[in-house]
Amino acid sequence: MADGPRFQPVQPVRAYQRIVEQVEEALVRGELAPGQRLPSERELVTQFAVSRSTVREALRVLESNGVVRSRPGDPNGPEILPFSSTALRKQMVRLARVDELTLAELIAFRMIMDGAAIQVASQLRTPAELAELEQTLVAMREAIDVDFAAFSEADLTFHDVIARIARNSLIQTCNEVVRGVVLTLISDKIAHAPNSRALMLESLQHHAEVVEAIRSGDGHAAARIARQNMYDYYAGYVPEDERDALRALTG
Amino acid sequence: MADGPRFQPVQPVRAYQRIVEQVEEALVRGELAPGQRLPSERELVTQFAVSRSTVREALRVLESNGVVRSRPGDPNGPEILPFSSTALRKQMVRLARVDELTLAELIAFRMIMDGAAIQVASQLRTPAELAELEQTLVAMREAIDVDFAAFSEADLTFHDVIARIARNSLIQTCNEVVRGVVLTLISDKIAHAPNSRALMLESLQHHAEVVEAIRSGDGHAAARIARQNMYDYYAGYVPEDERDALRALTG
DNA sequence: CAGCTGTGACTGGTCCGACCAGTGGACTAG
DNA sequence: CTAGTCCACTGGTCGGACCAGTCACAGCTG
Repeated sequence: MADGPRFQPVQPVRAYQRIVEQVEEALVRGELAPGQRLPSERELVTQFAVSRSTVREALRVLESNGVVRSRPGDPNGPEILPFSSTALRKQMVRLARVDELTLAELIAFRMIMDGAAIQVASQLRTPAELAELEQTLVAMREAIDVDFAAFSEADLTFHDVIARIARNSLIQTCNEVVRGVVLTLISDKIAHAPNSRALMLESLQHHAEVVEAIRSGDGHAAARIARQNMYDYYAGYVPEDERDALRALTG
Repeated sequence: MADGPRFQPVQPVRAYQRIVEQVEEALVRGELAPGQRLPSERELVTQFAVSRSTVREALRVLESNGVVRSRPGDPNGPEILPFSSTALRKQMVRLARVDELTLAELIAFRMIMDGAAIQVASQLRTPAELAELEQTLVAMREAIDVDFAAFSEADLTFHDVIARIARNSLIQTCNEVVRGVVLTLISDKIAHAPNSRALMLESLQHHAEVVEAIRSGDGHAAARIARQNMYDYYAGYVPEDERDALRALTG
């Protein structure tokens, strides 16, 4: 065979796919912003010069990806949604379900991200931000008397504040997603634990230690404490032979 | 108003949605496995007792989520796909683009993930894995003589091996995604740099130092070196006032 | 005048029937 | 036994139809 150009296999591009691409490109170019509306399906039919079936298939894909939302009867047409991590979380849950993602991996991820965020936060935090962080501790304490869901909510706020102080929304989103996945996997075990209240109190204590380390400005200590706490909190749910990777992070 | 049961707002469930749910549930229950085939669209029409449009909308959603793939003319019907991270990556890229992530955030993320992966890897690695890692260094060296794209490819392999040694595919996926985003932002600057070859050689040297630290089993040192190297490599592209968060990670 | 109401022009959700360009297996001719 | 043809069937796309719901607005009522 002669040495020729290396051809790429060509797969047919469906019409609905090109519609999806056009809408997503308009989004990244800023021509479409959340809150704005798409034309109605019948209007899109004329603009894209395809049938309504094709337009609808494109809209279903966009809807499944959390880009738009269609409501019957809405004269304004489909709505462009603000970014939400639900679609991302859905994919990650799927990844976890297929069991290519173990609980240990998820928790390792959280130990890494949260520890790093705390390390950065302890060096960048302003006095006002430190006060805000301490305020979230108060909220967590009060939530314990409500129920586990409220406590979980307050805990989420704590980690959000940490990520914001660390000036990194990527960490914030990733943590939120992974945290959600972990909770869907084991939240029932925690919520139904007979010592649920004790667990919450202990978790609160751990968070307080982290805040204390952040106040003193010792980033490494704060990160180490945070990782150790998370290990203590979750290790019981991880199979023994998968804990090595987690322990490698606590040192 | 009397105290009654707390009702939830009810949103209409579309027919195509219930089809998607049924297929996904069959997947998690193991009744459907990758490689198997779904009945043809017209057969699904009779099984679900809906129209073909509805079936097709469901298939488009499943296809967009990476669950199945339809090929025209295939008498076996849509194929159940093995899990792939492409759908996950798609969502993350969307996050990166829509949330206006700064280069500093992305690089911070890489410093964190890569450093942690290296730290774990240096404690879990087997001799065989260490040898494999050293082999990737050789591949990187050879790729320098080809072009930047080849070097970039070899570099990607290096970090993939690291993540695999760390027993964490989530880190692997995240790193791959973020790395891709970073490269789309500044790869042209690097590739067009007059000292492109010198940069690659320096990068290779840095990777060799990391491998040396992994060989000696000093996880903290390996992680610190890796983060410092990445900072040196990328800091020039980051605005001065955003480097604080990165420096907080090198300490 | 203000407020309610009924109407009608829309919306999206679903269904049906049709046509096309492909695919792949069976069947036939060599 | 092989090579070629053929055909049933696939998914992709189209156009039209009907339904239930929503919303804006005109018109009526007070």
